[in-house]
Amino acid sequence: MESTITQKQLEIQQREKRILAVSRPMLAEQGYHGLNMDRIAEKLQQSKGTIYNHFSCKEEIIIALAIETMEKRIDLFSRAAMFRGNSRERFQAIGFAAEIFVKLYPNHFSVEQIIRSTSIWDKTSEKRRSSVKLCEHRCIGIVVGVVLDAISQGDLELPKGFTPQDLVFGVWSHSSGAYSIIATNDSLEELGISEPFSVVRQNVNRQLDGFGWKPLSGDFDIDAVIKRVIKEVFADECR
Amino acid sequence: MESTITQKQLEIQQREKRILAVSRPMLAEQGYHGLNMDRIAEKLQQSKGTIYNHFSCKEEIIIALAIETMEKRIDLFSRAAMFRGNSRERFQAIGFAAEIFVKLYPNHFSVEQIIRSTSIWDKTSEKRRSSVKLCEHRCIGIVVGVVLDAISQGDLELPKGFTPQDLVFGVWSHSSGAYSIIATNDSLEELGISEPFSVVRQNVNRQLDGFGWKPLSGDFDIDAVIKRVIKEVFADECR
DNA sequence: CCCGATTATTGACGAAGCGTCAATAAAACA
DNA sequence: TGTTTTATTGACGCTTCGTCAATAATCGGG
Repeated sequence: MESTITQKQLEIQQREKRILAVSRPMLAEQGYHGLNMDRIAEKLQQSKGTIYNHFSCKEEIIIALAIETMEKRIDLFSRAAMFRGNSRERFQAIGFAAEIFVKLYPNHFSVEQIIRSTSIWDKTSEKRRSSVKLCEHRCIGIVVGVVLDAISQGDLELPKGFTPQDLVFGVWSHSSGAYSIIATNDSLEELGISEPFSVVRQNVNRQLDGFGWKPLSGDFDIDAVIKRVIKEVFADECR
Repeated sequence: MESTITQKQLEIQQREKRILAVSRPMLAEQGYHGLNMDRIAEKLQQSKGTIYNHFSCKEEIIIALAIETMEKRIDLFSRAAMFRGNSRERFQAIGFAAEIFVKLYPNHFSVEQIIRSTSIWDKTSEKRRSSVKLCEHRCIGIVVGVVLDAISQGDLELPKGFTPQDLVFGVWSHSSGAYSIIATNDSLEELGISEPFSVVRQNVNRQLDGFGWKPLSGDFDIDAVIKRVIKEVFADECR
């Protein structure tokens, strides 16, 4: 009986995952108000009280969903950062990891927008809030690592007073802004953006070009690098 | 009696503004849940029903608040676009207008995040939704105009297949992403970002440099341009 | 294997807040 | 001044969150 975890404890652990599994599409399809505690309980054939044993409020479920995907992102990013190539190619790999992430979890950015709203954020637990921060820090840290490598390898020289963190903040806000818009804005076509992912990729690359991060995007075959990244790092994720 | 508008109609018009004026700080300080229809009615010494005569639901108030500030942004942007200087300087002026906008309405981006959430957006009226779109289109249109001027004046040449809209999408998502993070993320310091506005400015400039938009940011005195912009365009807004 | 102690589950209930609407008051008009 | 139209009111219904006392299941020691 004692494999360090009892039958009951296992059941409880699995239920936590089931709660999130049921909640995710509910939130994705119907938004904040569509995520309904009674309906979650009903779908799981458990009472509402039991759900509240796992999550002290609805907002805790939402932030837990965000944390799940942010952890997945750390995995994608760290694998990408290990891509064998020059610093700029490794950055490219991370950019591609971000694209995969968006395609795997198309509404992560909507979810993050929800939890970051004042009255929602305030209802979440300190514990999960710091989880979110930690995930973010680690993910940004991976990118900063590549930038630092670029500098030490002589591929990149930053302006005086401008830190690697500042650069990463730039690309981070750029891409998260773009993906948020893609996720929440239904009239991109009208704005004249037909291939948003390609546009983001090109814009970010130009941003790095602007800092003189070698090799510049005109000097290497980006598509070829992406093909290699797919084959060597994300074979599983790309069919 | 007939000055095309009766006393009563005037009173009703003014009340609409008062509703928004009371709601804005409520939403800013206490978020979505803190915006309370009963409390709005109480503060205005009117019944709830009267409030509902103006706005059919809470979400309509929120989107109306967003529209108010988006209209202000159009004003700031269009004035900036008229700045006398080369294309790159005019873009700089718009960037500075964006900074002023953020400082005037520090939580506009939080508000926009709220209205763009599925279950909130769905409750707003078609009328106001298209107002939002129109404001966005016009604002982006102003920036596109400057990019087009840059091209026709020979300051900028875009890569094949890359449109002015694509470039503007890049800087737009970049800056809105950054300002959203600034508005909702309390741990920027921890991430190593001490001067977020300056960092955004530099990152966006490098992005433009990446496209070869002349003059490059190293080849002209940005601070001097900003000083001129303050004096010639935004004297009122900057004290 | 049994029985008290601990832990988990339940669902009826209270509270909060949104939005409605029939009744009432005010304004417009003739 | 009387009639019609328009505006205001606030009690009420409804939904949904989150609680908690009662009940059931599990655990652990003898």
